[in-house]
Amino acid sequence: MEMVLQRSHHPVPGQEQQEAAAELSSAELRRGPWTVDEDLTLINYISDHGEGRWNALARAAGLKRTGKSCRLRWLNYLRPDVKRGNFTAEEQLLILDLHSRWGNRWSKIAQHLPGRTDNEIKNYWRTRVQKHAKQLNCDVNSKRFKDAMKYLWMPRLAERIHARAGADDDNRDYSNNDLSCVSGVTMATVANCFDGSPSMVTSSSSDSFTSESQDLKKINLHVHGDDEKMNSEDWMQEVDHEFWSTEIQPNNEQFQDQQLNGWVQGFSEGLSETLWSLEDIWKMQ
DNA sequence: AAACCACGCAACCGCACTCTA
DNA sequence: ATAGAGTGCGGTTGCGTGGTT
Repeated sequence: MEMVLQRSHHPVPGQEQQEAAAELSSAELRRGPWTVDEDLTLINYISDHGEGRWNALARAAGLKRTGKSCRLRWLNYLRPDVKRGNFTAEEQLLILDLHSRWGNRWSKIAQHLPGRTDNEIKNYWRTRVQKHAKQLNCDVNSKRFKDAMKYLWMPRLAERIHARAGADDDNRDYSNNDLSCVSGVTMATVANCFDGSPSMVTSSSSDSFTSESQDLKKINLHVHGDDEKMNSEDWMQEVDHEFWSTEIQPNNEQFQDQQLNGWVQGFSEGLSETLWSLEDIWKMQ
């Protein structure tokens, strides 16, 4: 089916488009939640004719929807490779990391999370991350909040990922999972938070936006397959080594803010040995 | 049991950019 | 060169659902 879906057809010739457009006034257009029938109609049509030319597609398929609506429904929900369910620790870490680089460039971030849509990531950010910033009484774009992410959540997520990776070491298979590979790079990135480099400690968080870092280049090389010489496993081992050869020792001097410092210390005392998730951290509030 | 509330997510909107005739 | 159609993206809205009172 996927092969079929990649085709880009022009379902309706120009004249028919105009006629169809005339037939369907805006008053007849449906809005709101999609029905099962509509979903099936869209899926069947795309499997037969391919996607693209969404306005024409909507009319040709007999859907009383705008092309935009069809496109959105397909990309965000009906596509066979859309991944459902909660974000894994790897994905959460990756989102935090990439957002720190690119800001609200959701589609760009989504490109590095296979099966996840920009909409889903955007929702995750708004509902989870921004909510937490609110609870901390600080802006999600503030240095304070970014520091909390950088020095606290991301390392904890990385720890959690690594602990799990260690637990099922025998079952690791990086060759078939882009996300695992990408998250390995993110681990390396997180490790940089603790390497004592002045730039990470003192610079404003926007500094991290200014240039593509080394590990990001690796993401691109790997994901886009430009580096034919390095296979997935070698590459993963390399970035894993980068990360775990760096000792994780959060430097509390990095937290100039007394309130945040106290908050960090508070839950550090409360949770020493458990595996962490963002949810765990939030519950500590 | 019912009313209320908060939350998460699907869907929509508006704008900007690209493509095509 | 240009206008209109198509597409992509980020922001926003509103509905369904589960929890609380």
